[in-house]
Amino acid sequence: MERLENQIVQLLQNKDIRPTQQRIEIMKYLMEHRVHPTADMIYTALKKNMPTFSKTTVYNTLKLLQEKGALAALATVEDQVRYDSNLVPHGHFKCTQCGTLYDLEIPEGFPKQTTIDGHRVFEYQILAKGLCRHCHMQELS
Amino acid sequence: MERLENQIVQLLQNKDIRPTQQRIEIMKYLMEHRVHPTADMIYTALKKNMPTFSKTTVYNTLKLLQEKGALAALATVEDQVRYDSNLVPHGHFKCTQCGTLYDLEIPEGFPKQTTIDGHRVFEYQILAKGLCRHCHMQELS
DNA sequence: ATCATTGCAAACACTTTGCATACGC
DNA sequence: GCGTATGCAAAGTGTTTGCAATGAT
Repeated sequence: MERLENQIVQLLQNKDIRPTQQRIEIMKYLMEHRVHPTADMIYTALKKNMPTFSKTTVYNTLKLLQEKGALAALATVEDQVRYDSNLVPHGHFKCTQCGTLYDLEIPEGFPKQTTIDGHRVFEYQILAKGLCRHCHMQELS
Repeated sequence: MERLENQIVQLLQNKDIRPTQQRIEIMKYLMEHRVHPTADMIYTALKKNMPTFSKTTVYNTLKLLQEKGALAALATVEDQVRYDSNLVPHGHFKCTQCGTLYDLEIPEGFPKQTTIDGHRVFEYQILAKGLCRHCHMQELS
């Protein structure tokens, strides 16, 4: 899609990021694969079509995109950092069985306050853990 | 405190964990240092009084204590896994400046529901990020 | 020509594994 | 005595760093 690539170029430029080929590809991958990939997933996928593509570039780029506010990094306990191009506030649900990381609506009634105990809060991350729909159904059968 | 050690022995036995010297010390350290230490912090601190104490034991023990439900592991993006002996549900606040990890009351109105989007939720982790009270005050002066 | 970006190789930091020794019931 | 726990050394992962080659303006 020409469309998406143009959007990405815009987005990067708006955030003062020079839109190089590699950066566009990484951003595009994240926007098209909303399963919160790890750096390694991105590398492995893109390497196929870009033979000289390097892991260093993935790490460099992810770091830059985070700093400039184009991406969010997600904390999960068990494994590596995961990345999310969806900047609309939302939570995550991690299935402890299959490892899938789902998006979650921010639960109704969640406070929007920006100060708690005197601390200034800029960002919330909500991580729920449990058994996902699919694994749960399998367990019953 | 004899008192605390006895409590720990009880706690471990209740969870089917053989209360060895090392396990008791690790648990004790976590209960007495509620700053969510990393495995390395625990190792470094306890090594002083236990010359043969090994990191492997720390990792083994933390893993066991988690599995048996005596400890919780916390996800934070920037650094290693941190551990918490406080099993009462609560959130955390991480200061992006000084790195301190504070406890947070679970905000009023946070949903207690155990099913979302068909997923069975067993556990919530809430991680707020921002500028803590102390760093904020420093910035003003 | 200059400065930023890329990518290889090597270093690093955290965690896990294999296995021999020591401990507890 | 037997099974578990411990601890050393080595291997494994994920990430970062140093630096030379390349690319863009």
